[in-house]
Amino acid sequence: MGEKVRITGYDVGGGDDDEGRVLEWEAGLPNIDDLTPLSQSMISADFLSAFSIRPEPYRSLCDVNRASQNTLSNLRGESEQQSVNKFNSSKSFGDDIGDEMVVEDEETTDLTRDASDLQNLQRLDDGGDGGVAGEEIDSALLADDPSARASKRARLAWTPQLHKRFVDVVAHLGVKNAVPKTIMQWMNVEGLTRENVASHLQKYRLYLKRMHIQSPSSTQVPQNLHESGSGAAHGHHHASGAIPMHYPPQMVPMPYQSPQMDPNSSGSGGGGYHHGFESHSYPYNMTMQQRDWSGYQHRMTSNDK
DNA sequence: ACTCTAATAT
DNA sequence: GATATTAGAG
Repeated sequence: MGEKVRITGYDVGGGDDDEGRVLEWEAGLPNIDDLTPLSQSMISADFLSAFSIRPEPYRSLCDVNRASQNTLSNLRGESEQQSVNKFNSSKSFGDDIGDEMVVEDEETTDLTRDASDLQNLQRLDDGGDGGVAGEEIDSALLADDPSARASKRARLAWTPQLHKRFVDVVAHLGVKNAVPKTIMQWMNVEGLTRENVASHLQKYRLYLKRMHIQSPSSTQVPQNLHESGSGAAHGHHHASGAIPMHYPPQMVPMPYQSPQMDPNSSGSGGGGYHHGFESHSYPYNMTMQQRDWSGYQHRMTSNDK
């Protein structure tokens, strides 16, 4: 914990030619003592109050270290994928999506956990900001003792943001490719498991089924097809039926060392997320507030009459 | 090894 | 009620 964060401790496949320049650049960096510790707020207290800004949650040095490691991991991952990512320039996907994972905290409810919303935010969209990722989910997993691993994950809460992302991905993939594993990969949400997605997908499909069975005429089918932001960009479906979304799946963003799935073991089949151009386009593109689509259950269980 | 569906458990 | 987990078949 006492060790300093080494930003320069890795190389991005750099050539030996750049060595000198890197050293030069490194030499020009401010001394470690000149820098404001990341664990310390950069905004003064009165400034915060003047603008009624909530102070950032306290972060221990441990948190900071972990965050920077995540950043490095992300950077590394990106560099490995640059060949695939050439069209990744804009983040049209994550524009307004605050990826949020809320976890039911059971007994271990402590931390700086007031009722505020923006606590465990996880943004893997742009690995650029190196933001402090939500470290709450894994607290159980990589808890101090690595041997206490493999315990049960915290229950996943499908926040509207998360659901939005799910829907977007499903819409993009199209019916044919929208299977749990693929969806999970494209969502690229730290800590999200295939089971999580599968379970959610199952429910989502039931919802869609209901929407289709009901005669498209009457009924209160939310026809609001205007989507805020990137969402339901449909207009004209290509032959693929999948809505365009340049957002390649990021293999192993490695949030925390996920016990399963390491890039090597993906073996023969490997990634396997080719881009099949087919499938139909479903009205996957609906803006759904939780109510809009959780309401289907009532209709469902209580016999549509 | 994954997916799907339904049923059941937490 | 929302998610997770399991079973059983494909």
